[in-house]
Amino acid sequence: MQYFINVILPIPLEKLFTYSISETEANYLQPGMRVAVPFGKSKIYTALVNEVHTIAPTVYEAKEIHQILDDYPIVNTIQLKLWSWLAEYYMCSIGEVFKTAVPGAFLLESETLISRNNKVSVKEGDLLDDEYLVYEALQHQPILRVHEISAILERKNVLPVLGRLLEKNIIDLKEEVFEQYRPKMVRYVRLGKEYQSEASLEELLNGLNRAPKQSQVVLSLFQLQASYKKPIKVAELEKASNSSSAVIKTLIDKDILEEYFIQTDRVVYEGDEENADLKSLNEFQTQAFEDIKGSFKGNKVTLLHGVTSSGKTEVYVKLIEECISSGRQALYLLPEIALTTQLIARLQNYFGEKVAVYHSKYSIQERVEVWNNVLQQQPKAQIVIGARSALFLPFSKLGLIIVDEEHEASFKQYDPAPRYHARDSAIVLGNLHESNILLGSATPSVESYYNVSIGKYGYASITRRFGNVLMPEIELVDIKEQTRKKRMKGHFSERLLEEITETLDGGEQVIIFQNRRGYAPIVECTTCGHAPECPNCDVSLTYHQHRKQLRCHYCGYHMALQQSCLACGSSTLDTKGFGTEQVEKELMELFPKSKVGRMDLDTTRGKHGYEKIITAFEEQELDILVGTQMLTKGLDFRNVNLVGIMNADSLLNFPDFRAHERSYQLLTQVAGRAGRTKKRGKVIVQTYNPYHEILKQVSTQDYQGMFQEQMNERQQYSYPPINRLIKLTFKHKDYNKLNEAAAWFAKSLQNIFKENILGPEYPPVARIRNQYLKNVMVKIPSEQSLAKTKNAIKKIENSFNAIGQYKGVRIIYNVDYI
DNA sequence: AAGCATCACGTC
DNA sequence: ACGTGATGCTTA
Repeated sequence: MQYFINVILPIPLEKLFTYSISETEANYLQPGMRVAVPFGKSKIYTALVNEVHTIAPTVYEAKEIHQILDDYPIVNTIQLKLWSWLAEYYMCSIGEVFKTAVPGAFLLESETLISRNNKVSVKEGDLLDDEYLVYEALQHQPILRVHEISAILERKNVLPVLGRLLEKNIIDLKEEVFEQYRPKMVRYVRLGKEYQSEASLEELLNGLNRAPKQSQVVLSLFQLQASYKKPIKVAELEKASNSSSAVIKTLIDKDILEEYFIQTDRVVYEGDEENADLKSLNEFQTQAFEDIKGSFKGNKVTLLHGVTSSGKTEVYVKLIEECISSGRQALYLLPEIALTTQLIARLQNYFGEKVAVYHSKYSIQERVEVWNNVLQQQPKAQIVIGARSALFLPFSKLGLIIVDEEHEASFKQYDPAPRYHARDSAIVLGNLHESNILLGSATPSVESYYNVSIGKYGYASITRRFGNVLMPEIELVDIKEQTRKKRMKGHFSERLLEEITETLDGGEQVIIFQNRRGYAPIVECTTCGHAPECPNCDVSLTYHQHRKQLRCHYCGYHMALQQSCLACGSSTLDTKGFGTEQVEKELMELFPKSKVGRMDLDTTRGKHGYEKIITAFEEQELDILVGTQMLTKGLDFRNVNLVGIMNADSLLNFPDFRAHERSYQLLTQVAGRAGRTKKRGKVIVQTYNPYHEILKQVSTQDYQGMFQEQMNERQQYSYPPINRLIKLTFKHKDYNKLNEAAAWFAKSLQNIFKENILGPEYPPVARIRNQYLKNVMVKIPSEQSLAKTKNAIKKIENSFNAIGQYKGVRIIYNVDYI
């Protein structure tokens, strides 16, 4: 009997690949285990076993696997089901899902190793200079890697040299895979065996009387051991004895100390031993809690609609508590930027070390540890709090999934595939586990609220802020009028400045929101009108003052700011529009005595980027914080009493059918940062159009009104949530080829779907990184089958790929485009 | 996706 | 004739 496995490879190919295995391997291998397999001419990839079987492929000879990488499945069957659903629904390959789903460290890649072939004697004179260098290096080191050879030869492409050496039989090549995950080993020390008794210790100390540092170390170690009965880390000893690692090393070399290693978790909870008791719920929270539980009884996904600062987290905590006490796991999903230390610390206070955290700022090593803890159902991973990728952890018995800030667009992955929505995928995952699902938001997405309105989702709400603090008072300021009367100072209206002054005088803090980073999005010559543009993308370059640079926000291209116009040489350059940098600068000039901070992509890079700024603001080292939409997500500042929105119009005028919904959500969320604890907060919204319906709805907190109006509009133009939407993006560096290809595809779609095809149209930025872009929208009416529609699209794609002149045009599918 | 073969084009 | 970059094809 011959045995085979079908495996998933982490590449964008539709099919599974078949490899042959021995009978022993067949008895050992299970779906969900990793194997290393040869793929292509030389590479070895990490593949995931999908099925073990005995059906030999007919049209090719299956290769043998290279090696088995796991002792047990690292992916369970529920996950594999979720992956298939994701691949099918979001129109991508299962390999792409595999690649996104597992921590990077699980995907090993092979590396070419170069060694000396000793069977042939070498005449050194026959070798070229670079060949000789490699030959000589191999005399000192028996095995070299390709990048080491690159370093020796001081160039990148070393393959020709290696090819020649291989031909002359001087070297051998071998492919090897390496496990990327290394358990973290911590170094500990203890006294050497001979010195365990007190007498010998005394003798030892006498012997060291001419080495005061060393005897200090020995004494300290002795004290540490006496006081704490636990293994002593080298680092601890170094600190306690106030000595250097060199001194400790000498003692280890002399066998006076003995070093040893213990494997430790990278992710540890360092909190207070006793957990804080959960604050008891107020009457509104209790009502919501009961409503949610009632709704769960009917197995319904439930939406918790609670105004900002209403204490939704406490309700979540109660639900999580019930879930884990019934022995099941709980998953708490949040948008990346809302995963702050504030919130994690709060949960750890309640649940201690039962909480595991999982998001993109974790290193790949840390992610492997969380993965393994969840897989082995460790007590320290009963509750997982994470960003959208936490959805892919190997849960075996989820009882509750919470998707907080459910309306957030960042739950949808934009690039690369799978372009999945974490909220919707979480619902599918929850159904696979038969788990409860709770969506939470102060400003629910129109989609979710619609699902409530048709009875598909259950509903619970909290309409009061915690502690009965009033909702902030929202004031709209007409800056058109103010500009006309020349009453503006920079970009600030008199009203906003008055309020800032008053708030600062009262010892309270201010948040200023401007949804654009940099200093100014356009630098323009006032003489000829020329504005520098990105050479790779169709956008003007944004001026960043602190680095005196012009930068492209799409491809990262940057150049120094020119003193004079590049087109006409005139030195009359001016800026148009404004970003956070400019707001910050103006504030510094207007309020010289106050400390101003800025929070945007430019100031929050790095692992602890936003941590620092948030902490500084929290501890009131800053009086005013200027920022982009990063400010809106679940931050809880106690002392903020004023929120200023510099320009609401840039949000409202965005060319997208969701612009109004989004503006409502963003403005309401930013406003929610004001007055969270004691007195009523104030929000000033500057706009050119104070009569805009959305602004009225925001200021009167009329969610219902917003929802109704949006529903009417979307019904009229056949947009979601009533219809579905698939966006097709065509991409190519040749402008004409792209246009023809997109037009052909759109025509083929129109033949089937008629008026439900929009485009092709250029997106607002029609070229990015030298690739031209064009979009086609497919609207799918509620009664039309989604699966059939996708099949039709795939069919058209097949015909499309057969047309020679369209070769190389890439198609990107975005299902449920946001 | 990525290695590799193939082809067109340019240089010595 | 040979090196180089773009393009297309295959992967089990």
